[in-house]
Amino acid sequence: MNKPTSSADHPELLKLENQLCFPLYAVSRMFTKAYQPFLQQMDLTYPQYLVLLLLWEHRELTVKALGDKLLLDSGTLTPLLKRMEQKQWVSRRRDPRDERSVIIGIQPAGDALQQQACRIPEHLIERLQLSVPEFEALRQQLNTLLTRLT
Amino acid sequence: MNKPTSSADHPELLKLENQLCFPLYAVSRMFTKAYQPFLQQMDLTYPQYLVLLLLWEHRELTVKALGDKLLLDSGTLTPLLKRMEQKQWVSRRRDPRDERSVIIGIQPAGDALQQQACRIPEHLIERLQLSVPEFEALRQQLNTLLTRLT
DNA sequence: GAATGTTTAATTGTGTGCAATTAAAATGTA
DNA sequence: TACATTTTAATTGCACACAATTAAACATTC
Repeated sequence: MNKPTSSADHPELLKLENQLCFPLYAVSRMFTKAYQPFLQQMDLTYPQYLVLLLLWEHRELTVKALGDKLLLDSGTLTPLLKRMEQKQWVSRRRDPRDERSVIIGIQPAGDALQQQACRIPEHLIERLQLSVPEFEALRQQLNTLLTRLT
Repeated sequence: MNKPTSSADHPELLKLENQLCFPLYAVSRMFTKAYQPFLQQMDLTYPQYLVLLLLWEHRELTVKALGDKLLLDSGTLTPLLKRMEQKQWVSRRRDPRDERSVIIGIQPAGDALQQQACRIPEHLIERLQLSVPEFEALRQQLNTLLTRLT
């Protein structure tokens, strides 16, 4: 009974091609790569871009709020935000009303990046060749999964 | 004309919630986290699990072939495979017919992990609460995107 | 068959991700 | 007020990812 598993009795479920996890993992990374040429021009990384998307909209957010929205913890965000602070894109300061919290604010140099960034989504949509209904359907399915997984 | 962008003229396309990239990025990471409790029991990481999925099926693959299938380069794979070699899950040797290539082979200890791993997909499918048609539709859409992005 | 170009891994350096721990601040409770 | 609990960031350590470079082996061309 210790005979090694042959391809004959290899469960179909364990084949890479039948998994949902792999295309998800791979598409996510390829997506990030598709952003690269645009982000590189702005000296931005992909997660840093996500932080800016939130700060362009909300102007100020605590590290906790950023983490809740991006599903990232301080172990990831703290060093990332320190790098963004060094480049003068964001400010970091303690909340005087709750010294535990650190408030991240958008800075002028960070705001300036929006002019270039606003072109990115159209480039990506073109690259993906997805119709609007396809795009919406996929987005909703992923958001449903996200809800179930969090 | 240097007035900072207000939320009023903030393009809808630049909101995190309207992006496809973010749910993809987040779901992918949450998926990996959902595998964690099972993989942890086997002392496996998620990309190592993907390597094993391929080796259980193909028994031997070059680093190049693994990289082609997983869309990962040697900068990621070489150290990962060295760690797997240390744990006796895989073997690494040069191809005598082409000394540039390194052949990765599954070892008995790596094969043994399949007994536990074969339970993982069912656990995950249950966790996702996806019907078979939903599962298939999503998988196909992601594979289509993967093709367009590579 | 030497020169040139291509392919393949390995290496280096930077930036995430994330589990686990630490420490400070705030909150709840006796 | 004292004490325990909870919340929030920061820190530490490890494992990816990936761009860029290096070096060896192979292939091509003349």
